[in-house]
Amino acid sequence: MNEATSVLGKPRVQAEEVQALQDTIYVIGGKWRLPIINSICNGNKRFREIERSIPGITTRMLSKELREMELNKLVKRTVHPGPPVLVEYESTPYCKTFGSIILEMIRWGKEHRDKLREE
Amino acid sequence: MNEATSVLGKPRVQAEEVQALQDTIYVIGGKWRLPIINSICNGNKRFREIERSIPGITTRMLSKELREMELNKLVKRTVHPGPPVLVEYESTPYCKTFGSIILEMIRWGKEHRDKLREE
DNA sequence: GTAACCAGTATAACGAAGTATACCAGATGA
DNA sequence: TCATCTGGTATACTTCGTTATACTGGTTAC
Repeated sequence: MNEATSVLGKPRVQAEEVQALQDTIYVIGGKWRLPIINSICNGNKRFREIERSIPGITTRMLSKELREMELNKLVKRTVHPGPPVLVEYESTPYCKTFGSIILEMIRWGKEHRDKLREE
Repeated sequence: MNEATSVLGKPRVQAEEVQALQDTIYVIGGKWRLPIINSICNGNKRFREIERSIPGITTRMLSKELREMELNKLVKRTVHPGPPVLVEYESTPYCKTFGSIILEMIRWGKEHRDKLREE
């Protein structure tokens, strides 16, 4: 990296962008965050419903992730006192900001699978 | 999930989409994959150059990831016999298919940072 | 009455991901 | 000559994400 490119601004932009990328990865990192967000944004509200909608997830992981996501205002948890007691999870506006990332990833995953089938 | 919704096709689509999402997460999962892809797609070619462009990464992790990514045809590694010996990493067309995901994530990270600054 | 659903918690353990630190041989520059 | 660059490897260690399994107390359906 020499002065010329630095003056042109590229390295600064590059540094900013890699930081933005790493921030995002930090927030949605892990195996389960995005599938959970996706599930809730798709209208799944109940614990077992969300659990069933995500192949491979365990009760423990879902519980742990939902707890963190509630703390971070990614989901809203409401208890409807019964009986029977019902618990509802809802997506917040903040949660919905991940929409386009999720859509891109779904798109990539589908195309990837299509290509594997072609071969 | 009852028969009515099943007939309407939603659950099948949902199942397909969550699978696509999980596939994608599997491929680009981890802390370093996307930053490395991004760096190489930005034109960084040399090992140390890539290393310096990604804050926090260690030599070991970069080495390990690049090795895997070469096996998976995500990058092309070329050795120019010297002296001095030079090694170049290049992005493959496959690697570039992650472009839109990365762009969305950079966009999200920037907006996120803007909002934090506002508060 | 017993089986299955709800919304989880408890405990233990595994293993991959990641970190820290040092080191290598060869080339380059002051 | 000594430091610094190159492209990594080696070793040891830690963390924590994830899995597995079991269990709870209350509710509803057959």
